[in-house]
Amino acid sequence: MVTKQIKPTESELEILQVLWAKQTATVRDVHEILAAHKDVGYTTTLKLMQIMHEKNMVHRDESNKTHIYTSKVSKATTQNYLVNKLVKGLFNGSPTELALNALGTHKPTNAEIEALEAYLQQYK
Amino acid sequence: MVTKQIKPTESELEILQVLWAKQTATVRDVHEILAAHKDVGYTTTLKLMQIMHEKNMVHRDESNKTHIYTSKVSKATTQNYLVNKLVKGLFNGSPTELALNALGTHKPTNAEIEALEAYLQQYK
DNA sequence: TGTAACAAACGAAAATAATCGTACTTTTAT
DNA sequence: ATAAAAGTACGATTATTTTCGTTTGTTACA
Repeated sequence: MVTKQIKPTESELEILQVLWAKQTATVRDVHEILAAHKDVGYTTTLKLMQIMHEKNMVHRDESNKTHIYTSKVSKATTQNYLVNKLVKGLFNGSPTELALNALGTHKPTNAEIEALEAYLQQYK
Repeated sequence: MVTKQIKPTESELEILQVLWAKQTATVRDVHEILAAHKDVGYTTTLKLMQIMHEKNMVHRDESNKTHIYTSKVSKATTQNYLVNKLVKGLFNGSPTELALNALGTHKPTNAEIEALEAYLQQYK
């Protein structure tokens, strides 16, 4: 099997964000961060994380009463997956089209300019 | 009200694709294109398009028996919306990060290179 | 003119996602 | 030692999305 692709739901993605940022987190950790932004109950977050565990999206250390979660899907993989989906679906399959759209009128920092130039350099 | 943002679902997006491409289409038109890729019944597509009409996402010309649909949300708007969501959600709010990721190892065409250079030129 | 093909409307079911209350267990602090 | 606090498990409910069968009307044509 070709490594089943994960398709996180909206809520799962929010939780993954936290796990990626903190590396490791308890349900309470995650919940407190989410609750700062939106109105949601603790058991909702708990349940979602339990489901994610069932789905094998996260690892759970159960050696202590308070379980400790870690993401099993990397941020990079998820980014690539979602970027690809968007490219295929809405940008005629052209990554550059998406890139240009994303850049839009946004003013890049110097570091960003350099990164883009480095990219272009490869193809000159 | 600040122009309620449309949040097309996965299926709605597929339909919008077709409408954007063909400009104008009947349910059958849309359905035939979708059915080429996935297994779905005609009435499913019909219902979805009816719902989209209720939601005011599409315009429907009912002057003939066979209705003719047109998208009311522009592709550009939807692209921007989804790109933004992705940027905020997964790329630290940095459009450039998303752009670089999208570009990845993809080999750009000359036109694409020029477009990127034109973009950079603005900030030199 | 009758019947097959085609279209829309509609309702309801199935599938998926999100929410939370309640029960039970373990830990902590009085 | 007991009570409050903090955790997990679990079931049920609600909301949303997707699916499609059935009915009804209209058109094409044999």
